[in-house]
Amino acid sequence: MTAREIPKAYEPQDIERRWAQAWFDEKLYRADARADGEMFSIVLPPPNVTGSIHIGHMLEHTQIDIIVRWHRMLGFKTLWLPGMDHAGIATQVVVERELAKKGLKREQMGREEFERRVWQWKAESGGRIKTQMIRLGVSCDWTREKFTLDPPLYRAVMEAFLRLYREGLIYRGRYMVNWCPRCQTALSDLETVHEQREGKLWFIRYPIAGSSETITVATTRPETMLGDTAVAVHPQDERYKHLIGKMAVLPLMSREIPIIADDVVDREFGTGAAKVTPAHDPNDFAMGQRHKLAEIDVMTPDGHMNAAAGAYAGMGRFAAREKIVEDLNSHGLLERVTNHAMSVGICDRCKTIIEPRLSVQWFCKMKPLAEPGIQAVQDELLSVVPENQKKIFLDWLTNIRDWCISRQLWWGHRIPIWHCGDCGSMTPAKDSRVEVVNERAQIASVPEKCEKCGSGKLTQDPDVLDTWFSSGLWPLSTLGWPDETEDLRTFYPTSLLISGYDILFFWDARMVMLGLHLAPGATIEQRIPFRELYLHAIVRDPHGMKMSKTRGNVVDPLEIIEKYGTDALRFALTVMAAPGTDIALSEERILSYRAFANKIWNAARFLFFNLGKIEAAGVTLDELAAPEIRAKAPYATRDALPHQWIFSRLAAVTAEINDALENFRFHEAAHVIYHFFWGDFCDWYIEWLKPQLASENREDAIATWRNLFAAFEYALRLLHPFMPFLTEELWHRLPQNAAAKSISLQSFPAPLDGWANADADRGVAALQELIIAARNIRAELKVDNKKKVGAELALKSADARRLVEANLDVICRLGTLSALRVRHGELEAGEGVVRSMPQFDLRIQSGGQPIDAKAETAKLKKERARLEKDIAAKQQRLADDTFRSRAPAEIVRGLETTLAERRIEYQRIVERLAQLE
RNA sequence: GGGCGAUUAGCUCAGUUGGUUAGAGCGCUCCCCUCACACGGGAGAGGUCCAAGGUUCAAGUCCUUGAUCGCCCACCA
Repeated sequence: MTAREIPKAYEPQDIERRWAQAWFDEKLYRADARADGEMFSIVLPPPNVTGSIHIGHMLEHTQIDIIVRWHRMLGFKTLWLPGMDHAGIATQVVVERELAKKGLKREQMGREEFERRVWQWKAESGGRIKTQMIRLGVSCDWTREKFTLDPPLYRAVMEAFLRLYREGLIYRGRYMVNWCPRCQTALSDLETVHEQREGKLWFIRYPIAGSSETITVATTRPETMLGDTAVAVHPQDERYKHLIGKMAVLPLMSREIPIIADDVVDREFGTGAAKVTPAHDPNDFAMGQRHKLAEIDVMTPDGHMNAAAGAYAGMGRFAAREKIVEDLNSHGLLERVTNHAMSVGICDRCKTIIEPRLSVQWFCKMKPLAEPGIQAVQDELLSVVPENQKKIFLDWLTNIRDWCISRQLWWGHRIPIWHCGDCGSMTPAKDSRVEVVNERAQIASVPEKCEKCGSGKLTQDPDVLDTWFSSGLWPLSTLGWPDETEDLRTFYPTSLLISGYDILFFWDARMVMLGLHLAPGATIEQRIPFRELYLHAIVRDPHGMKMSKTRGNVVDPLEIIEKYGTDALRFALTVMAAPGTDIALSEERILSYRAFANKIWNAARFLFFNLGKIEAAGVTLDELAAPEIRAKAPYATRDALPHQWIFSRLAAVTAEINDALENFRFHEAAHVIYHFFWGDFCDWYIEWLKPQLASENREDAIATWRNLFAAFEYALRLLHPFMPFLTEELWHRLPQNAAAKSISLQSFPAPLDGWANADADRGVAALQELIIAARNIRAELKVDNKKKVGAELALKSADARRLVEANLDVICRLGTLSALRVRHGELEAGEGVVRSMPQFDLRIQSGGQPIDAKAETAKLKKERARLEKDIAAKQQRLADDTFRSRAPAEIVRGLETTLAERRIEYQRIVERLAQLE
């Protein structure tokens, strides 16, 4: 009995904590590679170990969890593989900040000590994330949890690097890269974000050598002029043609630099003459290559001017800018300054303005890797949802550029290449084997001597790999690649990837390219890392702003969970997650789904409460919880209609949910189950059955109860992927499930043949319409809620008659009517308010309540006007021969019937109005 | 400079292939603490679907143009 004494309000906190822990402790979601059945596998986009999980993860995890629980219940051999990402630069930046608070710098403590600190951070952050995820109830297989720096994954990264290196797809070279002076590392193009900023354009006069003439160039970064090695003009530019080949004198440096002609110079921009700084601008670098210009780097890695900057050496780059402008001005070489909107490259991680910088880096050739990816997408071997993202994906793959994969960081996978101190050539590790030193993975096969000159003076390349290089291998590395493990054979390619569209290029595309290149298998189908890609929306704050720590608008999911419960938050996120549009999360929304959880809780409470009563009446729980309860419903009862109807609804709702989830239409699925539970099940089905639950007819009561329980249990399973905790808790309280392990291991419910019942659907719809009309009139007449009033009903068909006669009790009870006089055909004249419906005419007696004739008249007139307009429009439609000939017959017929009905309604309103006046 | 998305009720948003009276949640109005639930029940009000053209028998839905807002990509000094 205690199981049935349940609190009046649903308090999710303890229940959720308990189940979350139980699922974890029991390793409930461990996947068995050897199990039977079709496979469904998915990898978790590994959260960065930079801090903790935010609401965006929550959305992602909820969607994945819904899909995963659904598949598991559908009988798939299901694996959801979790893990975390070391997140190279992101984590390093966070830890550096932490250290800075204590006045510490990584340079002072050295590489080893710094790494130790980061590992410490990783332990805390990773632990926090795992705790959060467990609390969120994600049904992943924690026994397979992975981290990108785990030895086996480290090895996978080494293996991938070495293979690509040997194939010539990874190369090292001196190129212009995005350089963050704060992080002091190269960044990829993707890690450099561009911000539109109001800047200035400085027009600077460069004197022509041996002449009094000057040439004016325009620049947004005057400090780079110290490294100028040419001035460029367009070859066809008449203004400057005579200067081509002459020398200009670089102001402040007194260096002579050539005036060259190059097509890339835009005659329209500025003065049409450009200063050329090959060491500090990508365009200029390319130009420098073409014209064999010197490359003068005038800055240090941390963004200060270096010795090459002459008098400005040692100054910060922006201070130098100011000073240079000032000096130019005092020399009369500053022609003018204009405002200039421009896009500035920013370090994605620390928001410092990046500096294009010439440096030696490692790159990955992308064209050959992208091509199979393009083919996979074009041939639909990888399907992309939503569809419009496919084009974005293809465009990016098509216009791809080489990827700078080296980072001058300390946190990450060290590049397995050794440089010779004697001849300078490179020697790779012999193989990808990894050893563990101080609990940390590092490459094991250190080469002993230089491949080229045999020297023993080898030092390992100090750089680490871009963090996305290792994430790009995630589906492979987490399943054991390069070994052909059982997991890899069983679960690769994974079935699906769910990720945010904001990391489509960073991660999804890299996985596709690396997977297709490295995975075993002869065909694209065998090598593709996932067969389907669903890109979810981004969660924003209530004002539509992207959540970020710097904006201070991040929401901690655990806070919300403590307030409203995980299920409520999950459901809110699900309902709002229509594909394609971003989500603005507000607490009100979550509140209404907490109410939903509470509603279901109370429906259950009602069932349990009555269970006690029926037990007291001598019916045993065994009788109610008969094993066939799920298979045979609905049981025959005296009043069959509500049961036929609710099971028909269940059949429909199941199909709708399956269909919606099939197409990642999470919001639709959530809406369907919400309205079923609240509307159909609680408002109608339970209300309908209330008297029958205590029926004196024992057999009948038992059958009714069985149906109610079966429907409820079925609905709980339908709801489970969306609200796992609530459903788990209630499901266990059902007598027949007391000893079962988990609802999540049960089958996703499927309707039986014969449940769909159009007659029952139509019948209940008509009765609902009738009851609502009665309530409506009562409300209008302001009849006291408890007071029953008399009513008359005219039936328009034999069907209507049967329906009403069989359900008089329900109509009266739910419509709060004292008696219902039923007649066939027309309603007799009498006192009260009349409503017309397709099947019935209903009059509710005012029961002594004075009828507000004015209000009634106004309402009827409004209705009459609406009908007049509607009827006119329909008549016109039907009078149109082109409509009749071109529209499908069923549309025409439908319109005709509706028109006929409207006319009758209209007629009654006219009559009623005449009465009132 | 390209590309994409949004614009529907007071607010936040649904609306798959064009088809009869455009929906939800919250908010609002009225009546109810009726023995599952006030995180509740019942009834209601509220929309020229951004604008202008067009296609069609029929447009919130398709096409064109424009407006406003937002996002992504791109080496305009």
